[in-house]
Amino acid sequence: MDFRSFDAGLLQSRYRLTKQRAAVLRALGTGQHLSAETILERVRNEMPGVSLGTIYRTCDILREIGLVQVFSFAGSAARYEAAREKHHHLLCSTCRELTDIDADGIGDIVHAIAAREGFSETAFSLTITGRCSNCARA
Amino acid sequence: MDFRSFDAGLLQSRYRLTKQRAAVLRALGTGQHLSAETILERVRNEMPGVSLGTIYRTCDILREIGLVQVFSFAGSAARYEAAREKHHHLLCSTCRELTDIDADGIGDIVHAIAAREGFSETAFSLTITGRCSNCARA
DNA sequence: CTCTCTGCAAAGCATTTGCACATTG
DNA sequence: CAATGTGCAAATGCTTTGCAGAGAG
Repeated sequence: MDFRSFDAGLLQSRYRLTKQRAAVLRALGTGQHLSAETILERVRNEMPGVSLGTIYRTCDILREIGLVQVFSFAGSAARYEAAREKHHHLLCSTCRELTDIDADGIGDIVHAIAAREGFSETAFSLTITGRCSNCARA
Repeated sequence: MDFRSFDAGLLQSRYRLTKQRAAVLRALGTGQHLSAETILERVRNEMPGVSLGTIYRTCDILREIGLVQVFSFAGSAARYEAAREKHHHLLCSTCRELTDIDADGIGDIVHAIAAREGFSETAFSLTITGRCSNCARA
């Protein structure tokens, strides 16, 4: 994870680079699919007293800037992660487990689509829905 | 939209095909990106007295069976739509507008990935995040 | 007839927000 | 120092759930 580019992203934006925001960025480097609560725990390890509201506010800013991707599922807490190029999922509709996968080869197609639509792409994500091998067995 | 296959999907499952569920299926044929509230309105046009709880319960069943796809965004209501093969989005990180796009050509890659992972695929969706032409201009 | 579904209304929780104070650039 | 960001706690609103009666198969 390249934190300098993270910080740079914030600095280039209209937002300030505060201690709390830097800590959130660092926390996002420690795992994937993190809930706001989990991020809070990790941030508080190095900076007690940070509030959950700040985590949400920061994550939303990072999402807006394009540094973070958010995955929301009705009825459960949203998951945040640092935007990575290869970032795709299998989602089991039975047990709701989320598994990371590689999806090399679609990048070119995606860039072409974005260009065609006049859309300034910062990331893309592919989600394949169905039943995982475990649930299919049942 | 093929309602017979919708109904058949329910009948094949362990769930009963009730008036309310059929009405939800029909409502889902009338538009895209529908919130639970919108589905409720449309269902009530033909069947007053249906409750919002039933809409949620039904949509979750349909999601589990694979007839419906759900798009959730933190802080706002989930959007439901009938599962279609071509069902992909541009998501603007500034104004949060969701635009449908075609993404022909990734289907084969997706099938190959699912097969490789032993995953029983029912649908897939591609979301490209960035800034729409409107927001990029600002 | 039995098991499942529905409406209602209340509960649960993730997320947002207002405000006074602290911090950044 | 002027503008933004933060902590706290309360408010918001989407979604879920318990229950008693209704309906499907």
